[in-house]
Amino acid sequence: MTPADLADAIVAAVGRAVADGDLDVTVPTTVTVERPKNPEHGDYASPVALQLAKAARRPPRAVAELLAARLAAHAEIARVDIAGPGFLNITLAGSALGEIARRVLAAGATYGHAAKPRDTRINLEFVSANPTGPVTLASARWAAVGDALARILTAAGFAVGGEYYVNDAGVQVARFGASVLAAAAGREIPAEGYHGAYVAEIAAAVQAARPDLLDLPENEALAIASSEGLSLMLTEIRSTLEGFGVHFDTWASEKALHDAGALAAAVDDLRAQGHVFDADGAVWLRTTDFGDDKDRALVKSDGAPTYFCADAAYYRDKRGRGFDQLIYLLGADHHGYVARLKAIAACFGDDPATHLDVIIGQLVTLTRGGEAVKMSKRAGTFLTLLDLVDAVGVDAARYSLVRSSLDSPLDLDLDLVTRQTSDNPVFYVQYAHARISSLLRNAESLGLAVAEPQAADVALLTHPREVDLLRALGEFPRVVETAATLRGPHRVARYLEELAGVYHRFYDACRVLPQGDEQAGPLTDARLLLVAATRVVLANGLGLLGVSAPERM
RNA sequence: GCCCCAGUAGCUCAGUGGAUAGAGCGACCGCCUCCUAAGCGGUAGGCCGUAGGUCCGAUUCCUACCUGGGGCACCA
Repeated sequence: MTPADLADAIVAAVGRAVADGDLDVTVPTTVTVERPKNPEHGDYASPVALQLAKAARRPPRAVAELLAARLAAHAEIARVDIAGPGFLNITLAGSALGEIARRVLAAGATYGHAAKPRDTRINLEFVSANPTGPVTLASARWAAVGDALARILTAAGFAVGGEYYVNDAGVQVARFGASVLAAAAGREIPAEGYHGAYVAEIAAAVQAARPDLLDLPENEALAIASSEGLSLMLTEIRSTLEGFGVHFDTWASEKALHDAGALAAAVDDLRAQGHVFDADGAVWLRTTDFGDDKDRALVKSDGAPTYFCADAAYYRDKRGRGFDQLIYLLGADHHGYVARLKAIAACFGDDPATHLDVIIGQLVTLTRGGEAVKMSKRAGTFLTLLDLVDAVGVDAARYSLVRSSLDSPLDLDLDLVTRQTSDNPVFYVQYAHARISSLLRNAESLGLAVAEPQAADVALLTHPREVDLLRALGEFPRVVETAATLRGPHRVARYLEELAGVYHRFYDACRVLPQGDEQAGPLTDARLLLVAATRVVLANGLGLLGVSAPERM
């Protein structure tokens, strides 16, 4: 019985108490079930009686007694104690906990995933860095987190479309094109242009494709330098991200929105909704109606649409493609966008609370030997995602980027990162997986296969370390669910560290395979089942983070 | 000035109102004749920024303040 099953049983007990006329409350749809730290508090604990006491107008302990009597009748519950102010401390029947291992193996790669799909289609936009340079370390966090979140939301049953918005229109692109052309011609890069060494490489590649580049009229050459350079840059960005294991279902082009007339259509739409006004020769959206601190211009007085206008058109485009909820994963430097995006949603007649979710992640700060390192894409002073991967590999890079809360700034010490390998917690988790794999290989060579799930007697798993491990395995589905709901992929990473620790302690205390002239027995089978189940959960969890689960280390 | 985020062990950080607040790293002391020691056990280390408030119960929610990071365009 998993914690989720137990929660259902408690809800049912409340329902029966109400039906019997012993309790006068509305039956909750969900109740809190915790894994107590203190083993004396049973396998699971619930404060449900404390929470219901007020509504029931009964002392918490009296409510607890009503529920305890009904819960104790459950076949899979051995004992229910009432403790402290009214906690229910629940001890499961001998085999009920062990059944978790059986269930994990039966579910395999789908253990931890939602039982049934949800009907919400989610669009998740992340990275969306300007395609005027390589993927920097500043964007790397969003790549790792966004991709993990997409996997977690998918596991939680949502239909998810991962999306990269390519800003291939506007001033920065023109500056980039001018820089590429200048580099090709051997001229000095304009001051406001891009000064990284990669610009020369792009320029050489553009010239290789268009040997006539420098003979063309300036305007034509500039257009080619822009479009060809951008296309080459984008190819590099895509391959970098693919190599990092990060997948996007859609690469959306801002230029395509312009070309399709989507911006004008969006303005018309907004005007029809009654939120557009004209002032000072410009066209404005009255975003202050929906909580923004100032109204935003859609079209400038010179007739050119603003970037904000493209944002509105893009929002409308995504919704038009059938997505029910749009998630934007943005860095804290874009926090000012939140109010505006909400206003865009509201101005289109949507409810920002349901159709929009803007996640703000704190920035990655880089230090070297304790001193801050500043990066600028334009000045060409930056480190790339590739630099990081070259230094530590994909697994360690992804893991260190995804294991901290988005609300916390992430500090990468470059001296540490390039040296650091074995003190990354990812190895602690991967090692547990490799250790299990090795153990199972040994079992196989001894002729001991993991017993058919039905065959092993899981009731034999009573050692405290075995019980700890079973309880940890039972947590996984709730961890996935919580990580999805709160948009917190780091929760999966932290859970895996916990699970790996519990496994290592089990391994230390409980011998699995027979040694010397011992014979394999029922306990061997049960422990092999438990170990195999642990490997499944470790692999599933690492998979959600896009980190490999090695068979050997 | 206004808005967002953070402040928890020496350091880096977990902890969506529950019982005695945790992990990794660092420090110190132990454990491989045996399934991978990238592991395990133990010791030391805390006014959960400060002050109020709500609650049976607050590290968690609310208010104010202090400190640090980020943001406030007819830029992109």
